[in-house]
Amino acid sequence: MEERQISKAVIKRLPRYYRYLGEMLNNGVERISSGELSTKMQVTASQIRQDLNNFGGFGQQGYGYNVKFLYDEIGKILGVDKKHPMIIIGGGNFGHALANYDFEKNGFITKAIFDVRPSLVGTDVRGIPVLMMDELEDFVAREHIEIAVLTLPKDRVAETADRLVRCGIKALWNFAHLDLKVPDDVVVENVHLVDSLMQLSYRISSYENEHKKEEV
Amino acid sequence: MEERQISKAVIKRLPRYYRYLGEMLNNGVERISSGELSTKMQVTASQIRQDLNNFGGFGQQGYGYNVKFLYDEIGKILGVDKKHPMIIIGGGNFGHALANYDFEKNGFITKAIFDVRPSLVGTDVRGIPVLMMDELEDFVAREHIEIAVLTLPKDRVAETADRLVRCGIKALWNFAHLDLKVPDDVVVENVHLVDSLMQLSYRISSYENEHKKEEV
DNA sequence: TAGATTGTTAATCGATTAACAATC
DNA sequence: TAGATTGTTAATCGATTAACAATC
Repeated sequence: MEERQISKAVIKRLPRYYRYLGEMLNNGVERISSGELSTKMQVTASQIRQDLNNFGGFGQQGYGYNVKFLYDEIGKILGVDKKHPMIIIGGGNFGHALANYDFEKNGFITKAIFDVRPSLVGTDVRGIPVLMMDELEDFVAREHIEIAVLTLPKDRVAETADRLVRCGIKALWNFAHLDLKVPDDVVVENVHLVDSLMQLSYRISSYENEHKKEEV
Repeated sequence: MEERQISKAVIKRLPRYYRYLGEMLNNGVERISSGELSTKMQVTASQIRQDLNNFGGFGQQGYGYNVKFLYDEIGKILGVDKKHPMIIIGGGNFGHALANYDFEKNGFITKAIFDVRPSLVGTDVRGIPVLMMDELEDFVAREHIEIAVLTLPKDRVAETADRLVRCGIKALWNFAHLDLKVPDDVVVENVHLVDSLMQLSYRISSYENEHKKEEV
């Protein structure tokens, strides 16, 4: 049971490795050394080897890593080799945009969009039906939904999250600007756009401050 | 010039402090101690005090922190006390959704949406005009645009980023799944949704693996 | 075999937490 | 003044980088 806990920092880097390897694969690259990869990705070769060795020895001394093999292995680690049935809660602009996004190729399949507005009954996005919230419980159970994407108004998020948890949902991808409280066995991943924008703005100001003195 | 470099980890936490303080302010809370805040936010009081002291002594021994004062100070640090003129490049679903988002209250003012599709000429989102890409250079200069939001197809992002850099843009908020190469004086903040979703999926699998053995 | 490059241990660096003197 | 709580230094913990023996 006690596989040593992988640090968050490592997990965060995996999708980026996966992306770079995918591109190499497309370009017909067969093998890569940690050294070359480190140059491409602007990280240290040491870090790449350490990160990968958390999960097993994927390389070979004197050769490096086979791109296809490593790509697939990281895919398995990330779980993108499996299908993840998903629903979007909130049929507004953002929910719409996400429904149009091509997450399928990584295994994330959007099965429905849920909303409360009766005007949306019978509509669909790319064939993904918009359903009313009173169908939620049945649908989640029937379609074995794993992930719910929360793109609804802030004041309705908390109750909706609770409701989803009661349905047995495994994971919440939360776009609302608010920290959710859920049981330990439910995974929450936040996308706080405002936070991201604020970090951007901090970095603009801090860059300006650093360079103010130089232009006398 | 050499104000000691603030670590990325600290910057990442600031917007969250800002949000919690904003809520307290709305609820009429006047003062808060690092201890109380630590309970609310689920971080250590030590960390809060360390984080804040990177920027100055905002508190008072025996009293704690004045909520309004601290809120304003963090706002200044993040630069949300200033106006940041912004444009969105890409009038698709995502660009649309972002144009509808209420970033104004934090100082981020969307001035225009740019696209290449002639069918969008003359349209607008909440009064924000959709303009054609050939007007880009003039508009950025005239309106002193600081931030460009990149929500366009992957294959056109790199050239567009270059073009924006040549216009003298200060910051790119990049939603494309791709690492941008820009000069040192241009700030890039990435929102890689696919990466976020993959981390979510990793955590689902890893939770399942950890608990597999228990259900014999 | 010789050269290359991994896997892994050890050293360094940085971030978080604990402790406490300063002070309101 | 006594109590509370900060600001700040010191201790701990974890993550990154360097080094190198193992091995393909």
